[in-house]
Amino acid sequence: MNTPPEHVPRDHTPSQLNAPPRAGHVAPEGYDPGAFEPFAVTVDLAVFTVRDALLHVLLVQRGEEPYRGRWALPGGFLRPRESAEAAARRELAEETGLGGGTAGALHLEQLATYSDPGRDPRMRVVSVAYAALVPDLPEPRGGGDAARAGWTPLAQARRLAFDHDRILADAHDRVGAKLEYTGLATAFCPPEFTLGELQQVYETVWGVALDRPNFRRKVLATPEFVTPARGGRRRTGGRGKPAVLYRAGDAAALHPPLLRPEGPTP
Amino acid sequence: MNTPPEHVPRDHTPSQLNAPPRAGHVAPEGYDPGAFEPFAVTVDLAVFTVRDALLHVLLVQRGEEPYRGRWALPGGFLRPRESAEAAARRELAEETGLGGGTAGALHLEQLATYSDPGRDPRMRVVSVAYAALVPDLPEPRGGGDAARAGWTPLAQARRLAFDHDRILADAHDRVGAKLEYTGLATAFCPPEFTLGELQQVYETVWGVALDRPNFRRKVLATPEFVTPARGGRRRTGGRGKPAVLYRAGDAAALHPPLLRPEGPTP
DNA sequence: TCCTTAATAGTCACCCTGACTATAAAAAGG
DNA sequence: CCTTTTTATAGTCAGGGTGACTATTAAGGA
Repeated sequence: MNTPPEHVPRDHTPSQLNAPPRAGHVAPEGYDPGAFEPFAVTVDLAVFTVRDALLHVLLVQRGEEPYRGRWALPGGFLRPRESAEAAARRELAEETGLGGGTAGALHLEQLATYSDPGRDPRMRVVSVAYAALVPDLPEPRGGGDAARAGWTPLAQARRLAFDHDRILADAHDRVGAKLEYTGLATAFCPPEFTLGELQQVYETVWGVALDRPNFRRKVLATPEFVTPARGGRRRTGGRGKPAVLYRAGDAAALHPPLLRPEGPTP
Repeated sequence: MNTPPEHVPRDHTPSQLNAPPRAGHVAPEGYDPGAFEPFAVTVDLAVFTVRDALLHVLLVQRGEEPYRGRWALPGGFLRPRESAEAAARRELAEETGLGGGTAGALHLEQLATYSDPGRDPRMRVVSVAYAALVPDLPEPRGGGDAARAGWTPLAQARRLAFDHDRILADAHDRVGAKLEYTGLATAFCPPEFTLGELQQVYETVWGVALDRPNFRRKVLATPEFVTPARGGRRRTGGRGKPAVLYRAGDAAALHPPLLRPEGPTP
């Protein structure tokens, strides 16, 4: 039923096999023609958002074997003339239902590439993983076919298909670390946001509570991290003093960094 | 002469084409069979070492077109049942001439994956880049065939083949950043080293001078960063008071980090 | 022995940070 | 309208890490 297809036999593509070995790539002793074995290349996306003070990740439910019915990270194959980042952006637009223009502006970060043989039981697949941070919460359209898609609290995103548990864990680690020394947190926020909302991002991703006055002092002291929005203030749902609105600044790196409390995450 | 081989036509590998689409991968509207187009996958290595207070990188000279005669990062194709990290470690052992056992212990870090179509004029190649940090300076054997290999000061590693200039720049950035918040710098040092040698690593990679007493205070205050070696002291070539020897500790992350002076690297 | 060189020890002020406390501003309830 | 509640914002204070320096120790060479 689902025997993994054999790798393409060598003689299927003579023109490719006759191509000179690539790159500086001093042919190692015992140069192996099988080195040209073709691989399938995919992208996998860990799309995060903050909702209800909980970190959510976008998952899709598989409609076919293997792992039928299991949840998985969205993703797909690279097209022949498409870079991995372009593929990731295309998939992101497709899965979230956001327009290409909107999706093109989202923060996308390449995480790592997963290449263990056997990570896909059917064939040799090398996957480039990306993390994406999106602000608001447009409930995703189901992708158009049988598979479902939806935001899942990170704590409930368990037992995913393939090696996606590990990819997701790596993605979470990376995002948490990047919040410390980059202005990335603003990517989780809408164009105009309050410092309370920004603090919520940190607290949600790190899973710790931060002191509000100290957080505000630190953020405002970092040049170009946030800039006041002309809009003024926003009432955060009703009661209380409305908070001033800010916009993301130009600071890519935070100096000094905004370190999370406690020790490392062992 | 060197026309890039055509991509494998679709009907060459029907078994592969009939395989169900992988992963969560809701088939996008207009699912494209060409998505299964095979890619070649390689690894490229940026192998760094510190020599004579200068950061050096291992380069190999290309013996064939394209880019014949140009310098390039070492690397090579993934074998059919080999992960990217295994391939990188194998290439590292081959290019440096180190034994597999030694090379297996070296620090290897996955950097990023480069997948622009056209990055290799001949065919579609996706390359997983790794950075490696090696301590001493075994002059590499030439790889066994026509191509030469050797350590090159980073400043002179210009106009490399393919997109290796960019890969090398990314690698340097990443290594510099990782020195700040990890104990990675010890990977550049031999098993036993002095604090002066460790400081030399930071100064060389960052290109800045550090205050020696402050550096020593910081390093020794960080738990598990370095531990005293039983050996005692080493005379650093002759004159002066011999320095105490240390070994790398177990600290993976530095808390708080050892931030480099000045602002970010714009 | 004196001088040079390099490692190590120690000092001091500043700034960042964590932990708090106090005030201001708006909405809800009586 | 006044009070209460809630949340944003301002201010205080002590401790610790850091940058900039100075002093001491320990070796080799003239």
